[in-house]
Amino acid sequence: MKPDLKKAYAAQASVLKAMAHPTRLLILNSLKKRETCVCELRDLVGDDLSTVSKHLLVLRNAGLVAARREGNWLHYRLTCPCVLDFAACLAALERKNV
Amino acid sequence: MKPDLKKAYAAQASVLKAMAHPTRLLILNSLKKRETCVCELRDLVGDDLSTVSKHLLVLRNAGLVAARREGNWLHYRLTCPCVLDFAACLAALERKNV
DNA sequence: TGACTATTTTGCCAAATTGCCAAATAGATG
DNA sequence: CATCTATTTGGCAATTTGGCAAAATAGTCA
Repeated sequence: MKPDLKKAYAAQASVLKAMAHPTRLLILNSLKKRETCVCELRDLVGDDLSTVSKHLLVLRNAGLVAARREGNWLHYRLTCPCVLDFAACLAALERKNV
Repeated sequence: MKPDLKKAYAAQASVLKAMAHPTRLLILNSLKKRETCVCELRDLVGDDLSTVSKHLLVLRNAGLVAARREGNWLHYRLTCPCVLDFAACLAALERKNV
């Protein structure tokens, strides 16, 4: 395999990997509607706050979300809402496999 | 979080997880062109044959590929080529983040 | 300054993933 | 049957991930 091709696939894989967690998908879909602060996401997710924060770090490192500070609150938002268009295809795939 | 919603995200996440590996993305993209036997994929990937086989198992379990036997050869093919349409969005995201 | 709130970081541990090698399996062919 | 080829499976070590709890940080407000 050509090294530049390998690098391209590795970059794509790292984004997919960041998305490949139920909690992070929930967060992404929630952010699709509107930007949200961490504590609100914790209520939605139900995990420990530090756990939610780690998931957000993963999403930030992948470039999928960004934060905006307003006083004590950090408001997270999707940077590229198109990543969720993929969900339709996945849902179709799942219906097919049932 | 509602349990049925949680289940839906878990299912989506498992498909994303199956895709979230450079070698498996390479395999998927290669299969987009035509169905291919395992030994040919090993030459493309460059890993041990057993490693390639395990990657194919992951893709099969996710319902992304299926195999057709012809003599000794197993020909793998994509079950849902649409999963790769997503690559365009990811590539756009990466250009944005450079 | 100190107290308070929102969030992140660190440490820890169990569980999952990855990739190689060796052994096992499935089908073809003599 | 034995043998050959294509592929899968099992076992193992190294690495990564996920989640909680405690400590640290960042900003607000009195």
